[in-house]
Formats: sequence, C-alpha cells, structure tokens
Amino acid sequence: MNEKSRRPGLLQAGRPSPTLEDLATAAGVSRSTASRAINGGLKVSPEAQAAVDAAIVALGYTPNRAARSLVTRRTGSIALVIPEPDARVMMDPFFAAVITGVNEALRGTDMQLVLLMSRAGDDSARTLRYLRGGHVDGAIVVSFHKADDWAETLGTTGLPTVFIGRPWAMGFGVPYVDLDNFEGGRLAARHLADAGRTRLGTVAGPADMTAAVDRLEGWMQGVREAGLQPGPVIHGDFTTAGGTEAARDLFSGSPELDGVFAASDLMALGVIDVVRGGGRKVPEDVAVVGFDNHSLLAANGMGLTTVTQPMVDMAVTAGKLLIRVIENPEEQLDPVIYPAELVVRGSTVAHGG
Amino acid sequence: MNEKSRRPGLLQAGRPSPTLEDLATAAGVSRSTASRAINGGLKVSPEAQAAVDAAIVALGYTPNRAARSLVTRRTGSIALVIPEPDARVMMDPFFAAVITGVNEALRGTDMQLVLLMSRAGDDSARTLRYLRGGHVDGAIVVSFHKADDWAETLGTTGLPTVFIGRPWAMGFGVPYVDLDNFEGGRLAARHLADAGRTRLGTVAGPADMTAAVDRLEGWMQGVREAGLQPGPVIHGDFTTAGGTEAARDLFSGSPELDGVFAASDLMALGVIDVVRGGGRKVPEDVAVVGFDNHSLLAANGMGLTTVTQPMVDMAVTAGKLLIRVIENPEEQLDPVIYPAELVVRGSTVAHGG
DNA sequence: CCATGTGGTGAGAGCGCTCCCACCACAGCA
DNA sequence: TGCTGTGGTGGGAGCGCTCTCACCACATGG
Repeated sequence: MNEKSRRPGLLQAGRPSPTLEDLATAAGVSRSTASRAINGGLKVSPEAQAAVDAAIVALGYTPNRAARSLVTRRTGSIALVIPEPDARVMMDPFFAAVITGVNEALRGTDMQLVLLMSRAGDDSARTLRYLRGGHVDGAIVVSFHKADDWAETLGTTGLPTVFIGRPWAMGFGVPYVDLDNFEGGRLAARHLADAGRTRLGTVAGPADMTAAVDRLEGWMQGVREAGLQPGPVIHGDFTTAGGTEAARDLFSGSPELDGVFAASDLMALGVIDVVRGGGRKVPEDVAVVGFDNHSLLAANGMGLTTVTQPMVDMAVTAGKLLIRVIENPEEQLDPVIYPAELVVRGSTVAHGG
Repeated sequence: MNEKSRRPGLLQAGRPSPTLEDLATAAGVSRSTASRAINGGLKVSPEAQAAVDAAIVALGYTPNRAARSLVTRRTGSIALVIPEPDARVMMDPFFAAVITGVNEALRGTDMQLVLLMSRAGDDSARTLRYLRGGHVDGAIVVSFHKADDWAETLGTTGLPTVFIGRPWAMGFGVPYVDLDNFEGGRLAARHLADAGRTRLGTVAGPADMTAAVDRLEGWMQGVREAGLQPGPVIHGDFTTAGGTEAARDLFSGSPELDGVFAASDLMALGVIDVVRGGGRKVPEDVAVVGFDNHSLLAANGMGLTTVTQPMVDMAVTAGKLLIRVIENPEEQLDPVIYPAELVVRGSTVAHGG
C-alpha cells in the first residue's frame, strides 16, 4: 500500500471531500482563479468563471469553512447568548420568538446561529471565553441579569454585540433593541383604572432585569396619573409557578385588591389561579393584566388582557443590527425601541360588557 | 510605519489574541509541548505543564478553533436540524424541549449547538450541503417529514446522525430516539372507552410524519380492542389553528361524537374550542384527550388529559447517542424507545367525579 | 561495553484556504 | 519604439494549529 495516497482529506470512511486545488485542476485554472471565481468573481474572465462553476457542480465542492475562517478571521456564525441556566426558561415562548426572529434575520446571509446557553454547572466565564475566542463573528445577548454584566465585558472586547432588552450599563455604545416597557406598565395601570379598579397591586418581574424594572416604573407612574395608590409590589420570576407564589403573598397581605398587573403572561396565569382558588372571579372580583401576549393564552378560552410585545420583529431587528455592526464596526447605532400596545380581553372586561 | 509589525492576528481594533506560539514562548517551552499540555498532557513533565497552565491564565489564551479543526477535521459543533420552514412551529414547546435536552447532553463536552432551520425561501439542498461540507461533526434531525428523506441522504454521507422520531426509511442503521407513539394512541382509546365513551373520533397529525401515523395506528388498535367503531379520522397539522379546523370537519360530519383524541395538545385545544363554540361541554358532552403533556396546559385551570412525552429526556438521549456515534462511528446503536403514559385530568373526567 | 527501551522534547510539515504580488498580454498615448 | 495603465492570471506565503518523527537524556539488560 502506498501510505501517502490516502492521507489528505479523509473526513469519514467515504471519499475525501474535494479541495480548492482539486476544483482548480478540474476547471483547468489556478487555485487563485478558482478562489476568485467562488468569492464574487471580480477580475475573472467569463470562461474561467463558467469552468469553475461547472467544476463546483461536478465535484460537489464545498469550501472548507475552517480553512477559510483561519485566514479571513471570520467564522460565518453568530452566537445567541441566553444566560439562563435553567431548562424551564426555554419553555417561555419568548425564547422561541427570539430564535425564530434571529434566524429570520440571517436568511440570505450564509451565517449560522450558534446557541450559547449558560449551562447549569458551568460558569459564565466559560461562555465569555468562547465569545472572546473568535469562534463567532458577533453575539446577540438576551434575558441578561444585572449580575451577568455582559455589557461591560463584551462591550470592551470589541466583539460585535447587540442586546435584546436594555442593558444595565449604558455608555458603551452597544446597540440594543427593546420594547417600551415603561409605557407598557403605564398602559396596564391606566387600563385597570379606566375599568373602575381602585385597589391595585402588581406582580413585578425580577428586580435584576431592566425589562421588569421599567415595567414596574411605568406601572407606578400610570397608577399615580390615575390618582390612585401604588399598592403592593411583589417580585416574581416571570414563570407561572413564580406568579402563583407571588400572588399568594400579594393577596395574603392585601386581600382587598380588585386589579392586578402581572409583568408576564405566565405570572398572570398564576395570579388567576390564586384568585379562583380563593373562590373569587376574574374579572368580576379581580381584573388581571398580563404582559407578552403569549400566543397560546390569546387563543384559549377567556382571553388574557395583556401588553403586546412583537418579539419576533424585535429579534429580526437585533439580527440585522448585528450584521451591520459586524460589517461596519465603527458605525454607531442607536437603540431601537418598539412601542407597547394593550390588548383588551376577558380578564379585565366581563363578557358581553 | 513598519507594515509588517501589525500583520498577524488582528481580530478587531483591540490587541491580537495570543497564539500557541506566544503561549509557548511565555511558558518557555516549544509549540509542541504547549500543544500537548493543552490537549490532555500526555508525555509532558509536571514543570512544563505548570508553566503552560500559568501562561494560559496570564495571556488569556484561547485556542483558535478554526486552525484546530483545519487539522483535526473536527469542528466541535453539532447541528440540530429542524426542517420546519414556518416560524410558528417554534412556538411549539416541543422544540424548546429538544433544544434544552440536546444542550444538556452537550454539557461537559465543549461542543456547541448550531441551529439549522430550513428557512423559508431556501431549499433543503442548501441545508444538506452545509451538513455535508464538514461544518459540523454530527447532526440531530427532528420533526422530519416523509418528503425530506433525510434518512436516505444523511445516512449515506457518513455524517454521524441521530434522529428524534422514527425515520421513514429504515435499514440504514441510523440510530433514533422515539416515544412509543403506538402505545400512546392506544392508551388514549382505551381511556375514552373506559370512561364510557362509545362514539369516538380523532384529529390525527400530518400523514407524512411517523409520529402521527404511529399514534393513529395505536388509536385504531385501541378502539378495536374496546369493541368500538374506529369512527372518523381527520388530519391536522399539530397546531391549535389546525386542530380547530379539523375539529369543525370532524363534528360537521359526525355531530354525535362523545370522545375525541387529538394527536397533539395544541390541536386538542382547538377541539375544545369547537366543542364549546357549539354550546357543548367538556368533558360532559365530549371528552377530549391530547398528546404531549404541554406544561402550560397542565397547570392551567381544567387540565387536559393527555399522553406524556418526556421530550427533554429524549433529546438528552439523542445528544448522548450522537456523541457516541461521533466518537465511535463503527458502533451500531439500537433505537431507544420511551414508554408512553396517560395523564388523566379534567378534559375526560368531570371534577370531583 | 554496546544494544534497546522510555519519558520528554522540539523542529518541520501540512491541513485548505485567501491574499499579496509578480507577471503577462494588450491596449492607449506620447 | 517606448512607457504606463488595466483585465486577467498563477505562484507563494502564511493563517494557528496538530502530529509525525527525530532526537536526547537516562535507565535497563545482555
């Protein structure tokens, strides 16, 4: 056996995939010309271009991404960073929307999406090392908490980064896409007041997330504008279970409440369960407003009044923003803020009334 | 300006990331020894190892993945292939569970998850080219339809592949993880029969997906075992909207039905909406069984009787299976089938009864 | 005393690609 | 007949890594 013949390029048991060299030989041109023909075709004669195109098809040639990115210093992939350690958060359609949207933004580019979830047991330093290691061309960071301080760290590494949600630390010029959470909270308050509710309370989100803080502040503002008392505030973790727990605290401290704003639809679900568990009715005894416009809850039975969040659109925007930053790192991009809208359904307004 | 001084390794505006050469110099060893120290440390003296370890920390060194994979022919990433073109499918918690599970399986390995969704407008040939191009070490394919014929194509390329769900074409020895869908359908039928329902119908899943076919066959078998008529079968697309539409067809053709099995929880939701829209009650007039044990529907109000599908566990298993195939391509792995279980809730059994 | 390991080491090649540069025609202009 | 473009081309270097191989000490055995 000639031990040299089978050396290069054996990927699996099958035949080795053709290299640029093979392609050039087949097309009867040089490696350089073949490379030019593949990448845009500037300064390539029509004949050479045609020959290379034909050879690509004939050989089933695919460029080796590793070799390419070794020299171009571009990997052709971006990371979606989800610093939620817990599996349950994936159940939140929020993430589904983000993934869908980012993926949509990548359409047409030949970029790929690498999912980077902080996994239980790993520290976030590992994630950060990966991001800094040049494995991806950029990152979209979502659902970050105050303690994660991604803004500070990523903002200074020079890795193109876009946030979904307002980052805690500003002034780094890191672009972000967000909903007008303040206005969303305010709308919820005004709506409950308009519906004649006077004894208000809220199940807010985690205090270490800007979205939760902004919603809470908007809520407070809206309550004040309506000339009402702010009422009790309990923090939940955006999940149904967390909402249930928070609602128990809320009502045990203030059983007289007749209007509750939950900072997520899932928490609103928990609130409704507690209200009904106490033998009272929604919306007659207690009106409940959620946040997110969760598709499943919109369709099902008595709808939930909620604040719309166009997450897919927001994620698409974030993806496009990131591509711009990657292509032009110097350009300063402004944050994009989507308006919040209220969707009124049965949880605040009785049927037929 | 010395045009040579700044040439190598400038990734961004910042300082260039250190190379193995830099690391070796800092540690006072050769590039080879540094490489060995990083990769397992066989045949490396304790002193050299310590010096390299210290230099890694001091320099903040991260191996360049592109360079490494160029020579090792390993990319350190696997693809999760979701051949669903439509954004809405991501809303299905099924995918959330798959992503969570696969990610969980990757914990401890330093593999990354690349999400490969067939995007609207792209043909699946593009996806296939990517998979064949050596960009990933393996693939997990989920939610495939008959027309996708992934099994045939991937099975022959030599790319390590694991399916979630039984593939249409068998005999390629491609391992897969699946639920006992047949038994699940059968359990649903037996349960409805046991609950005294005699006029049964079903909203099945898409006829081009094995999971749907298997559930339907199990259902048929269960109905026959109970000595009942199979009743009408309408196919839906696993979504709520599809379930609604299918349910309308079902009841307009057979208004007498008192027990319906929907092949997904979301479709069951649609069925329930239609039943109630017609002024009838669940479960008194029509009992409804779903499939998936969707977390949101489990918690909320009148629960949905459904067949459990431990998707996260299944996805973890698929991930681990794939890693085994990657590490040992010769080994033949058997399919892993998870048992189906019925969870009885209020949609088939009246409260307190 | 020389053969034969054995733990540890470093030089060198080469993975497949892009990019720089030298080069070749052939034009257009002096 | 030069001399400078200008479209097209191919050779060569080199991206940062792994891996083979030669080599060096030093031990062990005849």
